[in-house]
Amino acid sequence: MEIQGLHGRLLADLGPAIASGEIPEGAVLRSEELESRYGVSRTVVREAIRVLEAMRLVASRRRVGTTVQPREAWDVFDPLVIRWRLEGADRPAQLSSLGGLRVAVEPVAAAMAAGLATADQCRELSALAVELTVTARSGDLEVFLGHDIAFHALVLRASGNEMFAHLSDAVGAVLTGRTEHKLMPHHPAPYAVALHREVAEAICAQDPERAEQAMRAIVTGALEELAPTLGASK
Amino acid sequence: MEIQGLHGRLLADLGPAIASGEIPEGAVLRSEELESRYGVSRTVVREAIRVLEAMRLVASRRRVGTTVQPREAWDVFDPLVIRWRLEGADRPAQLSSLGGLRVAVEPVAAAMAAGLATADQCRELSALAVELTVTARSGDLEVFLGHDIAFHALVLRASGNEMFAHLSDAVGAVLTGRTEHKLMPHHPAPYAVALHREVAEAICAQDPERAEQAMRAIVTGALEELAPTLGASK
DNA sequence: ATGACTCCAAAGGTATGACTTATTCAAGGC
DNA sequence: GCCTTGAATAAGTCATACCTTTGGAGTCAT
Repeated sequence: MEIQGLHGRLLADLGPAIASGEIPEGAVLRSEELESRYGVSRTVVREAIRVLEAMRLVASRRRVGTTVQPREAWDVFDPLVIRWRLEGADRPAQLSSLGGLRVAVEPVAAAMAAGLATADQCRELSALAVELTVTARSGDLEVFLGHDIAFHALVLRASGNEMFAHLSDAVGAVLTGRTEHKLMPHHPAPYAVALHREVAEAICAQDPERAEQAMRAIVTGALEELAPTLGASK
Repeated sequence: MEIQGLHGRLLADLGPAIASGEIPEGAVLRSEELESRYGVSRTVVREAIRVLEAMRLVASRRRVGTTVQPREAWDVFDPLVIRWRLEGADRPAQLSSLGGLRVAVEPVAAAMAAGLATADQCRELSALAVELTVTARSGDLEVFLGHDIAFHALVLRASGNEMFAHLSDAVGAVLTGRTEHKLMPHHPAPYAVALHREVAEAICAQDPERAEQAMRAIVTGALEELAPTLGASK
């Protein structure tokens, strides 16, 4: 997944630094400085900057340098930007935004999936629901997390909307973050697991209403769980 | 908005060609070929390719060249990718995806805005609703479109979710596309305009439920209007 | 024929020096 | 005080040389 080459290394260093606010808005990066700082050639520096520019993290102007753009300009849907922000000081804000996005997208995705899921997807979904139930009881959070991510990714994919499908990585990141940071209970709440079963059943039964309601309960629940750890939910 | 410099010109040429499928999946671009074809230097070609690579439109490997990636790999949320796809043969699929995204996001955004909109935003929203009503009657589609875009952008911004706010460009593109291509009636449907007023009122009255319902009616209506023009909605 | 090994050429990756162009800022002229 | 002009600066572009990886042709032994 990581980008290769020297420009990739630059990117992996500058990107998080900017996304976390370590390099603040308005700061100016000069090519020559970066060359000497990282001991690489202009070629490499320029390519890294082009990528950051495509993400709208920076903008370069002649005679001025490459300036870090304000947050509002950032391409907040870029997978790398999301990851970098999750790794840094912006983590709470990013989790909150993603939580809101989940609340919006996942219920609709579940409803659409109820009309479109193939028999195979349906089987897979049911199997994952069973696995969730089992691993929730056994308390193996690692494995539980894996199945949880797979479950949500499958629903998003089964929705038939390519843009929804592309959110699965971001959703995965949120779920991972919850298990890592937040004090997830040793045994996931039984009612949440039941809701996952409900979603799977409703989709397989081609019942959009029920699928949407159950999924909405899951994601709003997750968002509320998250709120306290984010400080001012305001 | 357009990217400057020679690498920008390359990008503006290659991007749409790939996004539209004119350059098909699996096609190989060799740097040297591009250099001579566009009469530019290695530097320029490489920088353009780095950007396309960041969008996951292409991937380059040594000894092999830069190969166009399958659609599923593309970063479908990248604003440029969205625009390029809208300009080309992928237009119907892109409009459909964006329509689905609107159905998911905008109602939730409206509900959130009902709790967060400032007095100023509320005034602006009401004013836009009035403008929509007036211009709908007068039949000035150009002006109507502008206000429509501003209205939806404002709701998204007022939701307080930065990711929602960043979707306003995409939503604007969908609305513009409808006015351009589809045979929009000379006078926008009065009921749709009424729904916009309803959304504005509900948000100003801090009534999330009503705002969400009204907005949902707007976006599902728009999606259904769109369906026939997309051929097989399947 | 089949498999494994070697080696070469092709294509991207990196480094570097020279030159071009736009833009800021300040000095100088009105 | 305001406008013009010019010089300094940093990004943008080009050409070239060289490095590194790797696919595939060719070879050889089984």
